[in-house]
Amino acid sequence: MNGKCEVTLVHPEVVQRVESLLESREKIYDLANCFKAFADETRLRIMNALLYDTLCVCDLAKLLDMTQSAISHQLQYLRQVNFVVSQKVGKVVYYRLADDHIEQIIKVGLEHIEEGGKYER
Amino acid sequence: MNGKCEVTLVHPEVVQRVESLLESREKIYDLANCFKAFADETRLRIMNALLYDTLCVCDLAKLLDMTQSAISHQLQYLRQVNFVVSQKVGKVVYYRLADDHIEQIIKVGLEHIEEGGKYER
DNA sequence: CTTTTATATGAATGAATGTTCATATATTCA
DNA sequence: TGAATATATGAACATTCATTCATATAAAAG
Repeated sequence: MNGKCEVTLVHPEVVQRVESLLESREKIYDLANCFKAFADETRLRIMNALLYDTLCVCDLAKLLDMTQSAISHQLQYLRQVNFVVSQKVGKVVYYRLADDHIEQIIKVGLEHIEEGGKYER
Repeated sequence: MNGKCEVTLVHPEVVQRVESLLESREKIYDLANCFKAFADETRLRIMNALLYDTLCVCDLAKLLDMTQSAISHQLQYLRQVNFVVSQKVGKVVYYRLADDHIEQIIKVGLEHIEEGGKYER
């Protein structure tokens, strides 16, 4: 038993019922994109910082001890998934979190790992 | 202004205050690992299915129309981050979600994209 | 005990992705 | 206008990662 769809042992009733409940592929795709924003240390650190204040690119670079370029690239990424919004004041661009789903998701994630949900092996 | 730490415009008070509030690097690392589990379509589809029932590897392969091998690899991944637990019954291995943080996180993610938080540009 | 079946797993491969480097843009200040 | 500064961005490079393929393990059935 190996190749795609050459599956022999299935529980047809269960499979059929679950199938009708699944989210659409498109929504799953969008969801994966959404979670990719959280799946990187640098982006998480940026969001973590923005939980507490609005910050400019330089502030973030200083805070994370990383180059302006690296921070800026990640901020563009976070802007594309609508996790941050920016406001330009003169030369300086200030970033803040776009909504509080970010805080919620980070909080639940922390709960999970604090209850032993860490990577193992 | 370019290289690491050659930052000139910073808001020192703000940076210092935020710095004291940040999660530890270790926790951020664990958190990123945790979210990586959600950052892939296949794993999301698996978790989506397991929201509704306990399923064996064959069920999942059928449901997602993917090879047994691909599903199995991802299930091992999900087991390492403690997102699923398995139970062997004869030759068959049944998988279910380990806790309800997974459901919570998926729910908040869906809320985000349904409120316009999709990828843009 | 041999065959079949369900699952696991190591290695290889191709695709996706984060950082760096160089440079572009835009705004302030002299 | 010209120099300095804050940020953005494209290309290159290195790394990470998901799937495939081949094969191993383990349980059931004949």
